[in-house]
Amino acid sequence: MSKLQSYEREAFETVERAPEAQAKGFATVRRAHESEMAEDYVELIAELIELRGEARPVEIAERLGVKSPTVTKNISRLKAAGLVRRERYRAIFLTDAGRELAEACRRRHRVVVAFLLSLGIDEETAERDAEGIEHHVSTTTLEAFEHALLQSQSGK
Amino acid sequence: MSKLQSYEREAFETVERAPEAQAKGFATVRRAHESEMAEDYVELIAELIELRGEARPVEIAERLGVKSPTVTKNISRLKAAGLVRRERYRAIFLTDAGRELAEACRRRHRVVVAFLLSLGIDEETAERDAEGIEHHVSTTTLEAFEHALLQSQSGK
DNA sequence: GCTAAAACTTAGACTCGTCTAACTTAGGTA
DNA sequence: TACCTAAGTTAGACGAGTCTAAGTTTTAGC
Ligand SMILES: [Mn+2]
Ligand SMILES: [Mn+2]
Ligand SMILES: [Mn+2]
Ligand SMILES: [Mn+2]
Repeated sequence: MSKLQSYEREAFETVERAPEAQAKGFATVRRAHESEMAEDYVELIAELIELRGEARPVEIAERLGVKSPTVTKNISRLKAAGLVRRERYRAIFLTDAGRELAEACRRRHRVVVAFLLSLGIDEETAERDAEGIEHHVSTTTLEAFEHALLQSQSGK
Repeated sequence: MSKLQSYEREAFETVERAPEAQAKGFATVRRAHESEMAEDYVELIAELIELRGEARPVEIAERLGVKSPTVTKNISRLKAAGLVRRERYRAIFLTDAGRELAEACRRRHRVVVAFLLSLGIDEETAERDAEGIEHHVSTTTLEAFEHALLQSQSGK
C-alpha cells in the first residue's frame, strides 16, 4: 500500500530528473510534431482513396477542418517529401513511401483507438484523443497497448 | 472471436466517419498544441521553485533543450498571459493562475506516467511519451487512466 | 458546346516557436 | 572594489502551418 495512489498530490514529492533526459523528452515531442502534418495527411489520403478511389483537396480540407489553400500548400510539401504524386487540379495519390507511412499510421491509429475503447472510453472521445496521442506513442508503448488489448479481450 | 484483433489490418474495413466529427478532432489537437508551450513551462517552473526556491531561465533552457533567447521570448508570452511574474534579469515566479495551471498539469503528467508504468513500460519511455501524450488526454480519458490504475493496484 | 458554379491555386499576411549574433547586466572572486 | 564571467536580453531571421482575397481551371447542367 506504500505506492498506492503515488500519482496523487499528497503522496508525491518532486523527484529531480536528469536535465539531459528531460531535454531529450521535449526534443522527442518537438520531432513528433514535425512529422504530424505528413502523417495525418497521408493517413487521410489513404482512407479517401480506399473509400472513393481518389483523394480530393476539397474533402481533405473538410475533414481536416482547414481551408483549401492550406491543403494546397501542405500537399506540395508532401510532394517535395516524396510522399504523394499528383498533377495540378487533379486528385492526390500516394507514392510507395507515402503508402507505407500511411499504413503504419493507420495501424497505429487503430491500436490507440481500440486501446482507449478497451478502457471504457466512448467512441467520440477515443477518436478525438487518439488523433493527438498517436503521434507520441513509441514502439514500446504501442506494443504495451496491444498487449493490454489482448489481455482485456481474453479476460472477456 | 469476431471482434478479436479488430484493430489489425486483416479484420478491418475502413469505416467512414462524419466529416464534422473528424474535423472537430483535428481542431482539438491544434488547440492542445496552442496551450502546450504554456503548460510545459509552468509545470517546469513549479518544479524548479519547489526544488530550488526559484526558477532561473538558464535551467529552464537546459531542461527544455532550447536556447536562452527562446526562453526569454516565451516567458514574456507567459507574462502577457498572466501566468508568471518577474522582473528583468531576475528569477521567474508563478501567479495564482500560473500556479493553478501548473498544479493541474503536474497532476495530469503524473497520472499519465503512472498509467504507462502500470502497463509495464520502462521509466524513461514512460516519461518521454507522457511529455507529448499529456496534452491530448481529455478529462474523460484521464479519469479512465486513474480508474485503470486503481484496478491494477488492487489486483496487485 | 456554353457557361455558371465549384474546385483549385497563387499571393501575401500573420503567429508561433525556434535559432544565432551581439549586446547588457549581475554577481562572485581576487 | 573592480573586473571577469555567467546569465539574461535584444534584434533579426526563419520555417511551419494557418488564413483571406483574388485569380485560374475544371466540370456539370442546360
Ligand atoms: Mn493525428
Ligand atoms: Mn502533440
Ligand atoms: Mn508536455
Ligand atoms: Mn509534462
